[in-house]
Amino acid sequence: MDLNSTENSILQKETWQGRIVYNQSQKDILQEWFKQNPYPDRATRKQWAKEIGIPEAKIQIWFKNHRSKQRQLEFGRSLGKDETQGQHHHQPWTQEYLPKAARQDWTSITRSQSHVLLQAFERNRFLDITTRKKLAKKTGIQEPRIQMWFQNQRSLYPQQSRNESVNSLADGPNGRPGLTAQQHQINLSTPLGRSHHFASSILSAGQTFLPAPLPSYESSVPCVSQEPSVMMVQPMQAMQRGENSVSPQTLRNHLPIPSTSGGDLSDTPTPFWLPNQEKCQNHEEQTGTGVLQLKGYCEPHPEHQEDQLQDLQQVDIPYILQRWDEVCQALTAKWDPREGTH
DNA sequence: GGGCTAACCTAATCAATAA
DNA sequence: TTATTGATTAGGTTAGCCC
Repeated sequence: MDLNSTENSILQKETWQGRIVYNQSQKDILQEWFKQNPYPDRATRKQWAKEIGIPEAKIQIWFKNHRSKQRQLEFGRSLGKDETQGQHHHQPWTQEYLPKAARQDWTSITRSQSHVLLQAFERNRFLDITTRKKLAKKTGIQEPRIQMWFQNQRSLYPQQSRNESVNSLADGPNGRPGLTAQQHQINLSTPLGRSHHFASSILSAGQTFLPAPLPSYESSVPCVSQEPSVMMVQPMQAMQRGENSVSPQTLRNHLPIPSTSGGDLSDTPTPFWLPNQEKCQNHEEQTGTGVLQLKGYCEPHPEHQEDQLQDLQQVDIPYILQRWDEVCQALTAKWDPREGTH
């Protein structure tokens, strides 16, 4: 475990969801089911969830915990047995990964959903229950999937060295750090777990990033802001604040653009998120939700600060993305790849 | 206070999908 | 074919509930 126990303790307090106490009949049923099949597939879990009124994800957790418990019991029993037999009692609870059919349906997270999640992740690598619920509602993704996404993201981007900030791209001059991708790469001092492909796959030779400011508490996206529960700073993040480095996932938000060799985009209203070409072409994505009027979207103004502190619930990311598409198209139309200028 | 256990974490890995 | 990323697991920890 990466965190020391104190940090972890505080962390879990902040992310702890209210504990459910299952009643005896529910426990009895679960135990009975466990006897029949300690590794229920998704369809089975779903069906059982319906039958006893416990969310499928909770059933999954219960089974996981119960397998652990059974292993411990078996281990205790095996220790108590005659050791001269020299046989290790095989755990009936171990299983290789589930076959394809048993796995959860593949959840395709769209670009706009991913953006919402990434924003939340940039602010806080650990979900509290309130934020999780809000994100679920906002994105239409189930809570357990969101939790999974955050777990995978943390795994994908292991905690930067404790001197590094997850939210630091906007820390540069004028909130626009000028590091190139190569410089970013050098700054990535922590071995990248799942992201070991990152540097070679994302960066291609001869390309230079033109980083755009990311959403942060201070800048860029007036309406995308932080609600109090999300503002809670995790211990690790508190340590990280104020450092000038960049997280890998931050880089994911940036489009590699051929170097403009002196071309200055500084007077262009730089978007908070540079989409790729596909994004520019794909306008229909995820616009099913009602559109929110973005008051003062381009005009940060004192009297709008209240609006700027709207919580995630009220932010219409698809709308923002749609607006961005327009900006992107305009930029694309103006940009001449041969000259690298507008 | 201690045991039990739901809920959370990381790490390793598999597998679906996109490029 | 390879890279990316969502899903599942084990192993471990934390903290709420109950006796």
